[in-house]
Amino acid sequence: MTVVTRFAPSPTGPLHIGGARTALYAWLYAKRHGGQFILRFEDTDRERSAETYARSILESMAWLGLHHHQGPLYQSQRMPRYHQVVQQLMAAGLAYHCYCTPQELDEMRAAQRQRSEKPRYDGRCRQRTAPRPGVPPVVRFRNPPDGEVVFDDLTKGTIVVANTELDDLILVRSDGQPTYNLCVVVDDLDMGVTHVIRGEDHVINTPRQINLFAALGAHPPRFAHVPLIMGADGKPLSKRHAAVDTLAYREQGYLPQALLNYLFLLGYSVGDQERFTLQEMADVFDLARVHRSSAVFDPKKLLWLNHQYIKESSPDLLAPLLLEHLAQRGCVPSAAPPLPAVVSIQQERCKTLAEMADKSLFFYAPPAGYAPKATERYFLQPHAARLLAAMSQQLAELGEWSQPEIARAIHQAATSFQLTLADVAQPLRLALSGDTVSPPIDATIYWLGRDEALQRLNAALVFLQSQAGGSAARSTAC
RNA sequence: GUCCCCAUCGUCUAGAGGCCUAGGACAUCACCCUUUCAAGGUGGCGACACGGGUUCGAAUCCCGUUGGGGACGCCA
Repeated sequence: MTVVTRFAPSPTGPLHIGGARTALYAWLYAKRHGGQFILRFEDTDRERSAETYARSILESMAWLGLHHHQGPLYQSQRMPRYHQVVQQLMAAGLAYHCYCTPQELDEMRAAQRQRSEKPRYDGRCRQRTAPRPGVPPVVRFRNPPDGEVVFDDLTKGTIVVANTELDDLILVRSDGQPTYNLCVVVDDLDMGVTHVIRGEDHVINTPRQINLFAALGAHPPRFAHVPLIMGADGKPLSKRHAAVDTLAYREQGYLPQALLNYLFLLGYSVGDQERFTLQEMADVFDLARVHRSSAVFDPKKLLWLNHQYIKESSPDLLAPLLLEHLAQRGCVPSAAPPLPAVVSIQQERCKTLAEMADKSLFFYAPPAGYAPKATERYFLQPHAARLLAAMSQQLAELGEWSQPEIARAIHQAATSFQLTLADVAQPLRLALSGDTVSPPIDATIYWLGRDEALQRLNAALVFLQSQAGGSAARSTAC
């Protein structure tokens, strides 16, 4: 039997990070067993579904690299089939018209709650034969009145639910639109889905769907329900805790491999192994080993993982991604240094590509100003101007423009000025980048290039001169 | 409230009755390295929710309590 799994989001929002994990697990299971992975949009709620969300979900899946073999399928395009099934159920007496109004149902539930009962449809229209004038009916499924539904959830184990706990679910709305519970069953059946892997919020739907499969004379697929993802406070993950839109992670400079790796670990483990490629995940994936309890989303560990991937990725691979993030910041590198070179000296110190872009902007644009505190500490020193001037001259006269030669010049300056290396490097950083944080100063100078480095040093010297006059002027003014 | 599910460091987890003085990772703290920031290295802090059983022996099996989550829609 060929394994067929599916991911079936409703396009009522972007791809939630929890949905992404469910999709990953479904994808892995198919991959593991050489099966098929279907992407299907459950867009039966015409009010809330939107094409833009479907596109966003598609983009998320593509970014993650979770490619589907079939689809994307849209339930909204399968209406005739659903109505055909409803006809069949009606004819067999397995479904019936219900004329209760929403208001009546509300009252019924309120009364049930008052009696400490579980609110559910009491089946009052089950025996009705005559229509109720002026009230468009819904179609309800005639759920078995007694007995119990038992199913082996592939991750949660055996689950038993009494039929008395299940009410007659609505198959078709009063406006003629079929509902989720009908469509999933028909689709999973028609599409030959063998393994339904979905969020835990669907466990209670499962026995009802199993009854529906039975009514249709079909064997249900196997089910596996994966726990939900929580925020730091133990509440379901929401925008309050972290970004929940998958694409937001791309914008923030995360690598899909890192996100996938993190999501995989959030509910699955293989001994002490922390790092997995998609292939490695697929090789070990087993639904029975998916954890049964929900996990808390920890942005810090995701960040750490992302950093690991950034550190180990090839600069050539990261360069185009860095380019995008630079472009978003209005920076379009035209001259040196080459992007891969920037990546190679930044990847060790940047946890995201966004951070890398922020910290690399100075390579392509001279500082617009100098950090005030750093200025005070490193520029407003008696020797600052002499030091910068000396460095400027040394660099200008350097025979070979290489990192070791530049380093040598810096060491010489430290010796002749009787300064520590840090006291030479910091003013240089400030002059070149506008602040005191950069990759190693020799590498920074080297990749900036001789002309650019000299220009910036000279600009800093001009600034120092203006400060000398300016601060005196200010002190008299105050 | 009713039904279903779950329970090891702050977080993700290892753990299938003796290998557990409970292991790893993130975070955190200290130190080392150091040209800033990082990275790296070394070490520290830190958990079996509680109560009963079963057993020679329980983090591991059973029951209960507590706590958490899910569901209870003409949403999916």
